[in-house]
Amino acid sequence: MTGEFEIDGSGFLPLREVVYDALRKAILKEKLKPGERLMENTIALKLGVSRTPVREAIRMLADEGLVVLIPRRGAQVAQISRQELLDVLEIRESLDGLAVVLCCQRITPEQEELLDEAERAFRDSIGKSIAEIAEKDIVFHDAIYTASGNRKLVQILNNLREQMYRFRLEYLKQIRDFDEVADEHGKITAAIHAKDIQAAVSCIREHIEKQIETIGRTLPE
Amino acid sequence: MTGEFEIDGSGFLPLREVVYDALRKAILKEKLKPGERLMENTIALKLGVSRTPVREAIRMLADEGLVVLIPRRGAQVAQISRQELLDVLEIRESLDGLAVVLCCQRITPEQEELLDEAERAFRDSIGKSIAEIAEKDIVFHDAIYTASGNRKLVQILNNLREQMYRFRLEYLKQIRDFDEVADEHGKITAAIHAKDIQAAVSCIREHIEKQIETIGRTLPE
DNA sequence: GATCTGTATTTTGTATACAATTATTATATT
DNA sequence: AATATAATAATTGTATACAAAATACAGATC
Repeated sequence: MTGEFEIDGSGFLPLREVVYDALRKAILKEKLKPGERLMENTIALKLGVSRTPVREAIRMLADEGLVVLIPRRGAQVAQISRQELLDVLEIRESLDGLAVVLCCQRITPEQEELLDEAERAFRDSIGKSIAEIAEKDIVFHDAIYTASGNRKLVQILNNLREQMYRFRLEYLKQIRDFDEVADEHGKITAAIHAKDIQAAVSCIREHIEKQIETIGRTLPE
Repeated sequence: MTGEFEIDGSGFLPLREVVYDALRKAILKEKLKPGERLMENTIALKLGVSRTPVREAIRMLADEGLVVLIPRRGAQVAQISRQELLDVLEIRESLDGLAVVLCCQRITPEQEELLDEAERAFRDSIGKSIAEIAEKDIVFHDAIYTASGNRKLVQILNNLREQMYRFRLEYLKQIRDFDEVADEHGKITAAIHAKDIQAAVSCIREHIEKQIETIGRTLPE
């Protein structure tokens, strides 16, 4: 092993990743609006790449649920309905429940520390930007997911979160009292430390149900 | 609207679908063994198509979890470990539970009939080929999933089933008494008809837990 | 005037060609 | 003989070209 220059490092992402990021951001920021068609050629020209990586990026987005593919007709930005969002939350309530159960049974001391850290970080983020609060919230929940010791579960829950992403900022803006959310996080954390499965499950379910309520108010069909 | 002839119907599948089916079957039948590399060129030549549809098919299989993608090094048949399988079953136990809860709350009379039909069909399949039993089992569980009224849930559960597919036949061969399985299906069905959520959930969880046990015995790490 | 049909255009599906990276082999050096 | 290095081959990533299908539009027919 000679010099090991990090030639690549942060630098060379595959083009498909670059295109993916660009499209994803555009969709999340609603620069590409739901229902809008994504034409390979147009996007390729706009980004200065060929159609191939664009195609692959679009398919990645389709897996994530951000775009829908119509055979022989291309792709368009997914029109996520209120119903779909509620469906996702219904599943999250169940799987977040599973996650805390497993978490109580399997969490390691190091993971308990990470969880505490994440909980504090969320509390500290209150008052800062919505984006920052959102990020810390993700970290907190991710700490629980990871501590469940079930990799597939982590993957599914992350995917479900991604599908809600577009509405997340909107949703967070609706929340009046973030301290209340932080308290919920605190209760969940405490229950996990105490290995109190019952308490942990009911706390997390309540946590999600509040989200369902808020969504219900925010997005009237 | 004139005649509505189903001209297409069975006919023209996109090549990527053809390749996908071919590879999928090969993996499930273990003609392509876990760990084996999938080289685009080789497959393309073998199937008489170009690399483009092969690439897309491989990526579809990656979504399904049947192959893993290694950047700049191609794909290989996924090596599903005992742990992964148990992880999947852990999630299924939770989500099948959610499915029957929702099913009790939302099932329509027509769906109740379909459920009964599926339950009978499974019972009738006992003694026939393992493949047939497997198929009827899928139909039964699918009837429950569909009746949950949560599309995303149906999609996730189908995906989880697909990930177990390779082990399914092996697993079914282990089962001594299919009548017992049929009885479990019967209890679940009855609980759903009675809208007895508690009974339905405990029946389905027990049903899955038996699978976990069997897998535990079948695949010793 | 409405509808059908044929043509032109756009767009996706597929094939192929080229570039960049990784794996392999052979050679040289110690 | 073992290791390092250089040359070569194999393989993925990307671009481009061509084919087939879908769409849009214009003109013809009733």
